[in-house]
Amino acid sequence: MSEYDHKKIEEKWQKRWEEAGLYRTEDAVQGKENFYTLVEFPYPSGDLHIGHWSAFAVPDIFARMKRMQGYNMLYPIGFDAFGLPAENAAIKHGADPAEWTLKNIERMRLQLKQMGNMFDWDREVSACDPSFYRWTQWLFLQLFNKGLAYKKKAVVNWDPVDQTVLANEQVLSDGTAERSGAKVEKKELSQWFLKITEYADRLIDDLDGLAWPEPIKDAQRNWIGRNEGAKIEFDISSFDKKIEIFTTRPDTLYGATYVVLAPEHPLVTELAGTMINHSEVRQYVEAAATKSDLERQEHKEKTGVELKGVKAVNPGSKEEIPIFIADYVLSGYGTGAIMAVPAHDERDREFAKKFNLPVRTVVSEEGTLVDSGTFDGMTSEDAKQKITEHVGGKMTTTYRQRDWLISRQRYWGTPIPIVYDPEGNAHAISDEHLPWVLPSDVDFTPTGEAPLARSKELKERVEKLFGKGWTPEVDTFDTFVDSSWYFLRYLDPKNEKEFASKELQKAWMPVGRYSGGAEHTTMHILYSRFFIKALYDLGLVTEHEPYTVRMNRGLILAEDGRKMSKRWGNTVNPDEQVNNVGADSVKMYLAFIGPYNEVSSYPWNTNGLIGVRRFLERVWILQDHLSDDSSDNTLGGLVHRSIKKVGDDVESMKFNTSVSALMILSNEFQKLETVPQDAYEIFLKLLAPFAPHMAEELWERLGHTTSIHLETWPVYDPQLAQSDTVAIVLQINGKKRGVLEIGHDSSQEEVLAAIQRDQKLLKYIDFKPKKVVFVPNKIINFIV
RNA sequence: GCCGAAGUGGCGGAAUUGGUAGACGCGCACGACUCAAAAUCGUGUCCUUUCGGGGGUGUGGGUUCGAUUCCCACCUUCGGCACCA
Repeated sequence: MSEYDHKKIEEKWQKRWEEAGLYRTEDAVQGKENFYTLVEFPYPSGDLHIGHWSAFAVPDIFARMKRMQGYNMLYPIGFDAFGLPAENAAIKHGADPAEWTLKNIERMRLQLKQMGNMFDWDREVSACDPSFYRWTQWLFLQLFNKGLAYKKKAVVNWDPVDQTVLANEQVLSDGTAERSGAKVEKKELSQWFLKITEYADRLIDDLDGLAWPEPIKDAQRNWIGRNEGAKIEFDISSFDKKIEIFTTRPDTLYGATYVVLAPEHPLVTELAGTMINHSEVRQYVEAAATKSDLERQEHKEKTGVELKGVKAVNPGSKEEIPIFIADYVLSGYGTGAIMAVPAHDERDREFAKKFNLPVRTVVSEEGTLVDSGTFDGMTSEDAKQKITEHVGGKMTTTYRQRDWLISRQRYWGTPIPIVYDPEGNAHAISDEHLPWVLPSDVDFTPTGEAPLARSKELKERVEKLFGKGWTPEVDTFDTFVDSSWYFLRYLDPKNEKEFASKELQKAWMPVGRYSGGAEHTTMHILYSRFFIKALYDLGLVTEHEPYTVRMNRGLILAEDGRKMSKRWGNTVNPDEQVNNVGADSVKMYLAFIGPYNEVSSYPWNTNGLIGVRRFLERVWILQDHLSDDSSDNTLGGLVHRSIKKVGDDVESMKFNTSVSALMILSNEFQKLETVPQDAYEIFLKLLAPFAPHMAEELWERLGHTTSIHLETWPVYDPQLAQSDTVAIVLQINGKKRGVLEIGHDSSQEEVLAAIQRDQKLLKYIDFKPKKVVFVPNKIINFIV
């Protein structure tokens, strides 16, 4: 017997598999159903870290088992190669982003191959490759042509560290940037948006039909933030304009004792001539404009200014009420104006108190209306609709979510395929000019101004193609645009005529299982759902939802329980671990560390890794203790129970308990004098997805000449999976008193008879029970 | 404040159409092998005990013959949203 030399074995099989094209995936295989398992493609920002192993090596277990179960499995990989992390790293190392990225991809590809996953490398895609980004550009233009992409001047989030705008989704609730950690500022800029808000309802409603974990769906619902309410118009006395407000409580209309506009509300300027404290108002508006959202929230005291000399009319009570501007009302939500009901809204109450405004209670404690004209006595719920109708308002829905800001003032991204005529009108760049290539004659140091503006080549290219005075769009796409469709390119990576043929989309989509990081729930996952819906409406894709099942995985922490970080010096280097114990051990340990499909965090434990390595060594040694005898009785139904347990748990991605089941079976093998070869072969097949190299090596040593990964997954016999005997618990008043081994499905009489025969158990029932609770195969409980 | 998830040994975790709590692994202890150590193998390992038992799954109640599992209230931690009208 030789030693378990993981290096030799893993190198050998990775080479052989590649030569044999073992993991090349055909688009169709006779008699097999296609199944698409997806993992998020990585940023090529440097070395592989242990998180990559958890993200890619562990779901490979699922893909491999499904393959053995007879599915034609697609498990592809690529690189999310555009974007800030790569660019920032390149700048830090004084390198060109393109060179830097390509070098990293090369390095990471080698590291990824050491995992021994069943990736089909022929399908590798890279977002920074012109053959990929021409389709990112093309798809964007389809949206542009349908009016789903637009450029607009708006107050946007500005990241002063990364020197670019950010989407709302990329700003954390504490007002810092998700990536750089910088305090986000506000800036008014002209930017490109995608109309994700137009899809808000469908993005929420279609969640109901998805078999995803509920918490992920809830997070998306929260983010979109649908809110039912009413829009109601308030007249302005002696001015021919109305103030439209949004409220979720139209039933409290009679309690509205003032109106508040956001400082940015257009009426503020229009009313300038009418109000008498014009300069005071302007001062407030200007002050508000410089404040970030975070700063607005920081001061606890409400501030505001009354527009003196103008009044609004409450359409319910017809009373004249004052108009204020205050920064506690946000311009981007609802209509940017509210009716203030201090009696029934905490914020309004606070404001009213400070400005000494009247408080009028209009809903009694029982929930019926008071002091509300003809509506008195009506329930609050009924009144919502009735009052809205009465004053000519309309019931409406608003959303927290804003349109998706996709342009960035950075270099390393897909160029936005737009040019401007001399009048400044945006035009799509026609297909013949795609890919619209990223220029290379650019100093890409971030300055806040888009680096492409400095490209002479780009400027000349545009003038040459479109005429004098024409200018290029100089912003690039955020990398989330690339990742909104990358999974479609895997299906047809070499197609030069289409981003992915309909035929292949039909063959593979939707993705059957998508596993990734929880941080993408309200970013990538939401964006890509929108993208696919929009493309579906354009007739370009075959599905209106991209993922049948999405699962978020947990986080691997450092051994000290903190996040792994170079700063703490607590990182675990996967290369080192693979060198020490092998890829199979690292993969299997990460599978064993905890339930994969739960968003939790698991501290790395090198001793735990060694434990898994020990397990594999014991499996290795078993090869010298085989016998030709088949169906050894001592194993009973354990082999069949193991097939069931491992299969069920891998299916639901509970890899930790499936590893445990393999360990139990192997432990039983070890207790035997010799292990029956047929049982051992079944065990190797169960092990194959978890430790593909070792299982393959042992399989070959048994004399097989074809790959174990082409074997079919063992099928268990439900009869044999049951053990011959069951343990029945003997309870007195619900307290455990003993255990009785007895045949399957024994009747109560048989169990009682068995107790009579057992001296130890008999002593517990030397009385006449009031009642006997008998649950077949489980318990017998005597009530005294 | 709203929405959601979770609290189980020294540690990661297992067990839920209610039926032996702590599988599997780590750690620890003891033993075998060894001059010795490491490795390996074996045994033990929730607490407590007068060895009959008694207690125990965040806390307090409840339902039940029986609750980690179901119900009520509370505490703690984590995640999403948040001056969103």
